[in-house]
Amino acid sequence: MRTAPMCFSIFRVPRCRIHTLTNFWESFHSLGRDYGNTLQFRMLSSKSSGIEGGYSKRWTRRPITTKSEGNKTTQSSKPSQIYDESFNLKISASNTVNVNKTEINEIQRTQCFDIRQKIAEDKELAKLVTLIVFDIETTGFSRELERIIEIALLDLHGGKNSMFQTLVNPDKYVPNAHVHGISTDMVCRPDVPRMEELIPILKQYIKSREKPGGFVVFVAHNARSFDVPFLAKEFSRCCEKIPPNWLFLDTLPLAREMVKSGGLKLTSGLSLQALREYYGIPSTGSAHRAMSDVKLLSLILQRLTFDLKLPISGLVQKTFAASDLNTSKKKSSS
DNA sequence: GGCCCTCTTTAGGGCCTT
Repeated sequence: MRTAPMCFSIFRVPRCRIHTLTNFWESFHSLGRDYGNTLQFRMLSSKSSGIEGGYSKRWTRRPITTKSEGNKTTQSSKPSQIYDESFNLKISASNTVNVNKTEINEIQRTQCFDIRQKIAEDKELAKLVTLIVFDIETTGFSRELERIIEIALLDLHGGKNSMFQTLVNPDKYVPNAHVHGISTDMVCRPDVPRMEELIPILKQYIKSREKPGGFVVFVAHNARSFDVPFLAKEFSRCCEKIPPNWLFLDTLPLAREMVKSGGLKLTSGLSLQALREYYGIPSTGSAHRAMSDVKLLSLILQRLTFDLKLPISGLVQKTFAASDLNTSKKKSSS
């Protein structure tokens, strides 16, 4: 009998210990100095007594009561509430009715820009950042024609439930199983959630990892050109919006920056695997499976940020919002 | 598709993502 391939489980999260974000970031970078050829990812996904927190005041992760069992999904809160509450938006109902979609995108874009500006001016705000490395597997490269079939996330603060991964039912044939090993039979099943079922769960999971009033930085390799537009397209198909307190960081430009500064001498390109080989990170798990790539990118991120001497505030300065992509698309097509 | 580089910008090729 085959078991359901859905891998995530979300339970009540215990009160977190108090650590400063500085401590977290120093610990994060110390891995880059110390790990050598040994994977020490366990420290990143440590128990609640490990690397955790980064907040100036005591807080408690909000419990998640959402459960997903096969194709049965229940939620403890309305998805429509998540959008506004996550960013403490104070836009009245009448305002949202009166502005058109372009104006809403502009408001979101401006707010994200303001966040990055404010962090540049006030480093204390960097303590409100939740860093999450993520990766998606898809049925192909075209976000118009293809679908997401796997999502994996890792909250770098660690603690319980710091990992989230699930297969996604694309409702279509998977032509590239030879790439990631995910076949049509594995995902086109009634017990594998579709995106429309998964998005509210995903939002709630992210909300449980946020600091109160804070924001989330999602990190992926080639995020600007692939992962984020793909994710945004899936949200759009489901008539969902990416919360405005979600920012995105692409590690590909960071690698280019390292090459440009002479700190990275790569002859085999800037792919995830090329960076893995350069940094001497052992190959573990299946390449092109979402969580394996997430764990690998976590290690590469710590090396890149350490080598570039990037504090979190500097990292946030390099982020972009999903609405930024819409803006650039308009510009290029006009 | 977006970004970067160059034998460039009035362009095109290559890389990166699955």
